[in-house]
Amino acid sequence: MSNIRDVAREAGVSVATVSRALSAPEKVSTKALDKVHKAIAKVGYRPNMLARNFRSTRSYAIVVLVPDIANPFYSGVISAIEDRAQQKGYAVLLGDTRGMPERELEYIRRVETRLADGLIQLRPHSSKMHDVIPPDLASVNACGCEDTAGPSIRIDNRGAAKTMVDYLISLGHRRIGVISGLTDNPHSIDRMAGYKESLEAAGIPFEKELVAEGDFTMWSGLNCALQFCGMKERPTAIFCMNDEMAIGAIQTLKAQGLRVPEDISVTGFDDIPYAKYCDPNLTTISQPAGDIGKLAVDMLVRLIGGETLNQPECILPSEFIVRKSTARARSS
Amino acid sequence: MSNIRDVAREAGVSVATVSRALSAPEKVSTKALDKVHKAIAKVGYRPNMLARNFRSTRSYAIVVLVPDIANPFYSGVISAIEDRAQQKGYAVLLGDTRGMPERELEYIRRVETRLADGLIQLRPHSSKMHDVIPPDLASVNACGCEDTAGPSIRIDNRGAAKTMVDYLISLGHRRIGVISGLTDNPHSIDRMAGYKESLEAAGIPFEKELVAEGDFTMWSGLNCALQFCGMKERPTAIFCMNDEMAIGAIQTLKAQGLRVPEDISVTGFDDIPYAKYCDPNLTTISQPAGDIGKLAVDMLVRLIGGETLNQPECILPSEFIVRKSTARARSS
DNA sequence: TTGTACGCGTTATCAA
DNA sequence: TTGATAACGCGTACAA
Repeated sequence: MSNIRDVAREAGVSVATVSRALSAPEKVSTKALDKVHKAIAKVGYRPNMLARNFRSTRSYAIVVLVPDIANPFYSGVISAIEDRAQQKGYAVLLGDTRGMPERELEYIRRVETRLADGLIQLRPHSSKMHDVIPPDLASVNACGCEDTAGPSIRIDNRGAAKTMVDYLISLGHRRIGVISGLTDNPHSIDRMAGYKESLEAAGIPFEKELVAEGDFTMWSGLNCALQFCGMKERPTAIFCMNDEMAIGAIQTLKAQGLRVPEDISVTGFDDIPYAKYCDPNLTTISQPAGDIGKLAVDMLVRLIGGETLNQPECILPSEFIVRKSTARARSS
Repeated sequence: MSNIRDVAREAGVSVATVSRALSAPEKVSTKALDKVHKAIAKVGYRPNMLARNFRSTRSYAIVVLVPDIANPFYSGVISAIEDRAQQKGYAVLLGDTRGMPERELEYIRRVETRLADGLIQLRPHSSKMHDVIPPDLASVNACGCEDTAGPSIRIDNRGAAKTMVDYLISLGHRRIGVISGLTDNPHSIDRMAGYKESLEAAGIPFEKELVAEGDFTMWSGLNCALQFCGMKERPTAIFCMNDEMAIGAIQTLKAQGLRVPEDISVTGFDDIPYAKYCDPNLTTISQPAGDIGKLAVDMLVRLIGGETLNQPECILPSEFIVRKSTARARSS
């Protein structure tokens, strides 16, 4: 492989001139520029970015830590991150942690050892977990919760959940089941708070047996719904903490001979692409995945550049979308 | 940031000893090893991988080129790639091309400039397109077709499609519509060949008007199905070239008041997670996403190591899965 | 077993 | 505008 010296020799100039021709062409005479370009073409030179990065002590890469890339909401955010990062000259290192803390650590180590300049987390992160990340490490949480420490982007999960449950109550539902994510998951906590607030505002007592704990997978939605089907006094609506669990739940309900939404309403959260196409279309909360990803990159790049963020916690608007999976409670 | 020299000074040994202590501990006396470890802890040393990679002229990163990471089939493969790559000490650079050739080129350049050691393509690639990739570049196509040049992994798309259409014919269907991907897409070509083979074997003439061209998105499935609904003589079954288009098509059919599968059968391809949970569950072809990803990494790593593959074209088995979206043709 | 010294490809500094 | 040369942090002959 040819290096910058080969080009310099071929062009009859110094290596410094070649280097300048590439990174600051305006500082080189037209004649020299021309010679350099010809020489580059002739010897088939490609700058060694490894050396360039080494020299500049920057890798121009960012790690994206994601619990599960197969989750369509996350992959939507990642897509936006990749797009923006590419624009800004950064590569995206994919860190699919599968929820394993040791893998997370491996990736954090990658930025400590300079293989990446910063880190975007796509996992809700409460302040307690934050200790793992060294304070001087450039890092942004793109799926924050109310308790997230450090720079973060999030929606108002509590408010959105309240809006959703308020809506169900306005449809006449009083007995509203919840399919939650893991109960110690910060998103679950925020959304549960919204659920409780809504009930309280309507004067409906909170009942523990109406809460089923899932883990944000379709499979868990399937099982949790089964739990409700077995109850003597079934809920007339189910508030699911994400779309995948809602889709799984609907599957179970149908299998049990229940009609959605005529017999029971179901709501989701995230507005993944399937929410619009499943049967019935899901009433859900739309998260601005594209904006989240874009903003995360912008914030991180500033952090990498040594800036301090004037607005370290960004709360983006979410959208309440009514589709076909919800209906008036049957007057019983 | 402390470097290897700081550690050496602190430990009272030479930099060479520190270097050895990290990469070849067996060549260092226990005493020296101990001193080095203490010094590392004391000064908070982290080896600079940028420098290490530069020295070794390896980036220990691979680029994964994917047309659309939000497609669940692709994200499944990527997940497996990431897992295997991590095991083998490689990082995954995400290259979401969104079908734009210039972005693809940017990523190919990344490996030419040493920022990555090799390339995995998740796009069907016919031999014509192969020219773009320099022949000396380590590259594996993980979504190959019959026409793919160079190392590749694929399933027998033609055979799988034939199996599926054979099945529909065995159910009594004679008028079978196709929702294809873009017609110049190599996967579309292979799967269409299987469709035609099956018809021919059954003595059913091929009819051009039974083919609708989509682009592998749900949205296109939606529209293509509409096309069939408007026909005077509707097909009794639709063979979709992926699950997403099948899900979109089913949505349209239901909206038109048709029952699936009682009035019309629909089949998919890929077996994405939703195929099992949509209504009705999809009869489809399961691609071994995990094995594909794993094998792709293994092959690429060998290629990077300078080996020549004894088996450059791997054809993995696919699985035919019957669910609820297909039924006997109504005796008309 | 340990240490010295050089080279990897690039950019930045400085002098011409 | 150009060129010579010193870094950058690490690995590794080679010598001790």
